[in-house]
Amino acid sequence: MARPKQTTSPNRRQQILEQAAGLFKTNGFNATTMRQLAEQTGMEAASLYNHISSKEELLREICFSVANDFNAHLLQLEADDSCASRKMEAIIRFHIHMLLTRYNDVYVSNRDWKHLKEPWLTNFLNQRKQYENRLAAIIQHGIDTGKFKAVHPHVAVLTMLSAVRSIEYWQRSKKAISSKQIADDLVMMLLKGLEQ
Amino acid sequence: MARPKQTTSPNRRQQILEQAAGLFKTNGFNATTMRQLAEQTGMEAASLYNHISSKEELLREICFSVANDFNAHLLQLEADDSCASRKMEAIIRFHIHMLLTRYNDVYVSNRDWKHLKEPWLTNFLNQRKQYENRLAAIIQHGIDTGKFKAVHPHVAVLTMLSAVRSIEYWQRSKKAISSKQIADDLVMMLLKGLEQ
DNA sequence: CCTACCGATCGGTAGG
DNA sequence: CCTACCGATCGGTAGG
Repeated sequence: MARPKQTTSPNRRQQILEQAAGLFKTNGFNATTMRQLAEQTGMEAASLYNHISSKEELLREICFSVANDFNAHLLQLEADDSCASRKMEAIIRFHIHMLLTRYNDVYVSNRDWKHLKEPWLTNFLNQRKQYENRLAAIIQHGIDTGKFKAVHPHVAVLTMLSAVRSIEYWQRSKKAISSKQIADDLVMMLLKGLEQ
Repeated sequence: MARPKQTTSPNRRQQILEQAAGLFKTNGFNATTMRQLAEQTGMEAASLYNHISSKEELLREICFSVANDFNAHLLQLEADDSCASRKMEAIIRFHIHMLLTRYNDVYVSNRDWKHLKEPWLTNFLNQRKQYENRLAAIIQHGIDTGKFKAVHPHVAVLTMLSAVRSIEYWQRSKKAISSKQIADDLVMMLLKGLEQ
């Protein structure tokens, strides 16, 4: 009767986190139950609490892990001295890259952050607002240097961030379009427009 | 002791529907309880069932009401003989108009349709796919007539539909930007691109 | 990691 | 439209 180990393994915790992201993505945070998560990870619901302290903690780790990656990338890009156009392109491509490589996490972070508890909810929203402001600054710089049209920078930021999320809808339909072509089309549309 | 009427008033039903849309938008479908809805409409939870048959029915009416409006507009536009550019502009502007005039309904329909029950879930998804295909056909026509760049039409459709949803983020922050300028900026960015 | 269990809350019904 | 209530289910805990 070989019994599983009782030690709290970081591996096991990681597995739980990944399964949770998948369930949250498919069913939403509220509609996902700890019993579903337990079943997927092959243990009883009560046993999950040996690895985590609450359901919300799972959501929290997903959201802040994603936020950290975006912040780190932007910080690195800001140090760069390329022009506003190249910076915006790099940002668009990084968002697409994140969506493609960490689909569940990004999807959940985008939709379910509302269920974070305080003080994390406020912290998360502040980080997002900061991120948007820094993107707006890049666009403003592009306008000042004559690279971009004189649109309102915040409108441009939110349009880009929203447009990039269209990738979320591609992931599910496995059409025969390479992710590279999708990314190229997106960058072109956003920077050059749809019209010829 | 004047007692409220017991007749099932269509007005009362409409009020419930509107309050429900507001709660669904703010808290999400699952996180909204019938007791919250009852409190907002000034009655007991049990009394709501004199006007509606289930919580999901409320969601259903919201989602299909929005879908009907979009379908009706597209049908009307397809009969028009304007060029692909003008059609796409009209579609973008109509989406913005819907977001501005029926914010709660559109927001909920966009995010919570997953909680529809069968057979309505399948019906809703089929309608949406149809809608996207018809938009893609317009874009394909624009490409064929040399109006549009040779992007993949479905990529363009999903990009537009996503980009237009950025309005969702504007509604909440009452910045001093007129909705007309936001709409103009959005149309320009999507058709002409951000770059000068 | 499991068994046993709990308090809270949910959508909805019965009956008036 | 209300009072009273129910079966189901939830996140989480106690104790081993």
